Parts: sequence; C-alpha cells; structure tokens
Amino acid sequence: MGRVELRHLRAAVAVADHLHFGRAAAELGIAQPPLSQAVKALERELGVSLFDRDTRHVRLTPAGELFVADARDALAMVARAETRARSAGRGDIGELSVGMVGSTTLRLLPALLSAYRTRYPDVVVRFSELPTATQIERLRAHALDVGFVRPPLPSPAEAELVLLPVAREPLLVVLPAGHRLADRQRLHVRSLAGEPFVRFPRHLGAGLYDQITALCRHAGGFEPRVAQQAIQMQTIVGLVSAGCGISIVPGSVAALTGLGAVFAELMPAASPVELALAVPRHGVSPVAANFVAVARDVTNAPGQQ
Amino acid sequence: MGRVELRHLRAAVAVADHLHFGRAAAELGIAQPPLSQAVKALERELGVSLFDRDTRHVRLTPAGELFVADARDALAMVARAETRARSAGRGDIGELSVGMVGSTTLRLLPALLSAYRTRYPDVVVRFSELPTATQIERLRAHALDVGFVRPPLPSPAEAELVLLPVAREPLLVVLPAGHRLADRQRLHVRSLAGEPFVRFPRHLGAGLYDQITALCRHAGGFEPRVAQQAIQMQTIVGLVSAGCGISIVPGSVAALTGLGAVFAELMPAASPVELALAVPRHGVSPVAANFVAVARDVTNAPGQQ
DNA sequence: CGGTTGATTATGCTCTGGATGAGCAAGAAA
DNA sequence: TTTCTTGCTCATCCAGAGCATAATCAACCG
Repeated sequence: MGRVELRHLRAAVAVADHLHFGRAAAELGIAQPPLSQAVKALERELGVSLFDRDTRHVRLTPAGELFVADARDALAMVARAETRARSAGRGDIGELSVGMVGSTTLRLLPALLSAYRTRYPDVVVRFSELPTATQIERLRAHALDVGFVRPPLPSPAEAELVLLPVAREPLLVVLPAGHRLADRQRLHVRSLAGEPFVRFPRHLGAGLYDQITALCRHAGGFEPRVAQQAIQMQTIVGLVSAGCGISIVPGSVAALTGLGAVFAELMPAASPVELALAVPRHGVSPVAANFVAVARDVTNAPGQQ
Repeated sequence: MGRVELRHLRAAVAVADHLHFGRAAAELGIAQPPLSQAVKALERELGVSLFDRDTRHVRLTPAGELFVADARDALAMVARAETRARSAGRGDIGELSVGMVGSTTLRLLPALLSAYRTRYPDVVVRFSELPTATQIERLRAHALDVGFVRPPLPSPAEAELVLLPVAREPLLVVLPAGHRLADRQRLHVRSLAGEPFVRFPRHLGAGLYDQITALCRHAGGFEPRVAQQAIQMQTIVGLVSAGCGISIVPGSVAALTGLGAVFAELMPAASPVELALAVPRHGVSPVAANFVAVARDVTNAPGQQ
C-alpha cells in the first residue's frame, strides 16, 4: 500500500502541463521511465487512469482533469506552508506580545512602534500595560515575548532574563495645582518631608519604589508616608490633582498635563530612573529578536537618550 | 537538496497532535527514531525549528504553529484530490455529453434522465439534440460521450462504436388535419403514392431515411417525392400541418399533438424503427459507462419496449 | 541516587525510486 | 510500401532513502 506522495502530484502536474512524458521528465530533472512508473503507480493507487496515452499522444482523462486541478492546489498549499514557515523563521511574520510599564507609553512607544511596523508589517503586535513584577511572571510563562520594565529586577528573574537599557529619565515631583510649593521650578527633597505620598505598590515594581524611598531617606532625611497606592500613572497623577498627596514619578509622566497637576525638578539631582527591555535569555523567537533589534536601533539613534 | 514530501507533513502534524514523538510515531506506524529524523530533516530544509523540545516536553514554536496549520490544509487537499479522482473513476462525479435524435426527447428522455440523476446527482449532464450523422462525428471527436441514434450506422462508424438497442417504435403517417385521408385510423402505404413528402435529409441520418424509402418502394410500389426537408421533428410536423406534404415518422413523434397534424398507422405493418445508444468502443469514461448501464436498466424495465 | 520516560545518535538493512538500455507501436518520410 | 524517428513502456541494475534495532543521554520521580 504505497501512499500518495508529493512526487506523484508533481509528476501528474508536470505531465498535464506538457502533455508529453519526455518534456515533463526533463522539467522534473529525471528520466522518462521513472516518470512513467510514478504516474502508473499513482494511477494504480487511485484506481483511475489519469491520462489517455497511445504511443503518440497524451491526453487528460476527466478524472485526470479533476485530480490535476486539485493537485495544483495542494502543491500550492505546500509551497505556502514552506514560505510561511521560513518567514516565521526570519521573524517576518507572526505575533508578538509586548509588555510595558505605564510611562513607556508616553514617549518611547510611538517612535518604536512606528519603526517596527514599517519594517515588519506582517507581525501582529499586542501591547499590554503591566507593572514590572507582572511582566516578569508573564515573560516566564511565555505569555509575553518582551517587556519594558524598571530595573533592577529580583535576582531569580535576572537569571532568566536579559535587560537592555533603553532610556534614562530624571525623577520629577508631582504636586496638586494649589499646593504651597506649586509655584517652584525645582524643589529640594527635604522640603517634601511630612507630605503624604501617592505611591506605586512595591510588590509590583520594587525598582522605582526603592529608588524613591532611598532618595527621601538619604537626600531628604525622612521616611515617605504612603497615603494612597495606585498602579497606573494616570491614576497617580489624578490622585495628586485631587489633593490626596504628592508623588515622585519618571520624567516622561510630565506629558500627562491638563489633569490639574504641576511638575517640578528635584534639587539634589537624583540619579535618573532606568527603563529597560527585558527579554528571555533563551528561546527567543525570531519575531521577538527582531523587535529587540529595532528597539535597540531606535533608542541608540542620535537625539534619543 | 531533499524536497519536502508528504511524509514530512504527516510527521509534523502527528507530532503536533500528540506533542509526543513516541505516540506520534505509533500513529504513523513507524518507530521514534525515524520520526525524529524526519522532523529534523524538515526543520533543516525549512531553516526553522518547528518544535521546542527539551528531553521531556514538546512544544510548537510560532513557526511550527503556522506550518502545521498549513500542513493540515495541504494534507486535506491531497485527500480531496484522491477521493475526487476515485469518485471520477467510479463515475460518481464529472460531466457527460449526451446526443440524441429529435424523437428521443419525447418518451425516453424524461424517464432516463430522472433515473440517472437520482443515482448520480453529482454528474453534470448536457443534452444536445443532433441528427445521427452529426452525433457520429462528435462521438469520434470525443465532443460527445454517448448518443441516441437511429441505426444502421455507416460501416466505418460501426468499427468505432457499439450500438445498444434501447427502443423500437412503429412508423406512423403524419397528415395535415384537412387532408383527404385524415379521417383514417390506419392507411395502406399504397394510398400515399404521389403525395409530396416532408423528409429528414438523408446525409444526416440514412437509417430512418432508407427504411422509409424501402417501405414506399416495396410495399407501396412508388418512389416518395421529396417536397421539403427538415432536420427537427417539430419542424417536420409543423410543415405537414402547414400543408407542405405528408411524412412518415417514428411513433413517439405522435406525442407532438396540437400542431394541427393527425397520425395514422401504416397498414402493411412496417418493421419498427430502432433507437439505439451509440457508445465508443474504446476509452469510455466511467461516467459514460454508468449512463449506459442506467439506460439499459430503464429500457429493459417491464412496461418499456 | 538508581529507575523510568523519552528524545537523539549510531549503525545496519531493506526496498524504493531512479538510470540505463531494450522493446514496440505509430506516425513521417522516402 | 519500407524505413526512420518519436516517444511511451518494460526489464534490469544500482545507490540512497527510510526504517528498525540498539546504544546514548537528559530529565523527572521515588
């Protein structure tokens, strides 16, 4: 019971194309006898003769017409499977899940997305705004391909992920418009002592949290008092505007104007907060690898920092 | 350069189905090692790894997802090609061109067509009303698969065609309604001497023509005088109605009432005229063969003659 | 730390699939 | 006609593909 193989389909199609075993065999790069045998084997397997051939002429039977038409479709489908798999291998096609902390949206994303989509229009990109800790979980679970996170990462995560720094931003103070310090361009950390803080919960992103705490402690000499917690930058700025407290946020958040909050620089210039692209150390799909490459290009371009 | 073959597609699909090389190999009826090799060869050919496999688990890569989905489609198309070719081989599917002399339409066709279409609903049947001589040409040119003709056939045609008698009908005289003999139920051939005849042209169907001529000559003792020629039964009866002459036609033509013509039996009962199904002696498609079988069944059924 | 599961590597064998050459039928040319 | 050419098929032979068996190695499990 010899199964039908693609060589049989290719043989039938070639013979149908040329209506001539010799030329068909030449096209296939084999001699006539094997081609005759292949066609005959196919016909025996199908129980139908596909070609009427006297010693002089070759003609398709009705069954042959049907079969060859179907065979062409099948061969096209196989070719499609091959090319699409190769494309996927090159990262030209596929899907990509990108995670990002809230502030990424504001500055970096538009430029990056536009560059990537220009270069890889056939990749479906899905963005999710998630805190760093959640992204680490999902990267580990392969629910996310890459993620924009705030370093540093907890050490177990460092083992599985590679971090590529993509941006550094200064920290800014956010105050409600009517606050007593709201008219200052720059503020000393010490002047924030005693203020109620709106903060991002530590368990979802220790990097930025600890950096701010250390800043208050060492440059300000006080322990920040947490009045409210929120996990989205819009919410934090909104709570500040509503008078629930003040906050310290990455510089890109200053793009969130019009909410009734004002931003001021920090006086002993705090070390800038980092944004990094986290990528699994192993098993990165070509699609994700290409995205990383584009991200690197965009962030290294002159005029970006 | 090993081309992709269906065995590779079957292997990839089986592994994707089970996510387990052992079970996949069992399903394919081979051992694990060859399956591993087949998958690896495929991956090498495509330049992409389709499966992520540590020694414990097997998982599809994104490229694998795409490829396996396409491979399923391709395999389905091959299966479709096979089944349709087999169907065509059994005559269950395809096209059929049937020729017929005019009078066939009236009696035989409805019963035959209904029986055939019930049994073979997926065959597209095309009927053409053609004189015997034209049918012979087209049968020879394979423009017609089978044809209902009036025997006998010219001897060169006999060599290539097989004739199956399917009906015998008596000959009837057709007269215009106002004719002097129009009130008779049966007429002696002799009484038609001198009448102008509307005839079917001999070169398009010698069988019936010669039979009528011989009848007039031997039983009537006269030579029929041709006043008009026509190649369709409706036209012949119409010309008779219009007073252009009389005619002798197969019995089934009597179904053409309402044209102002009357029919009468012939007195020295003429040997009935035959209707036969002509089929090429060689290279008959299964579809045509099935039609012949149904035709034989229908015409041999009790109540038919 | 063995035991088990399960994929890969290594090796040998079988049988398929292709090449080569002979056979043969049908049209073309002489 | 006879002969030549064309072109599919049959027969034989050989290389390599593809499968099996056995060995190897890695990870989970008790």
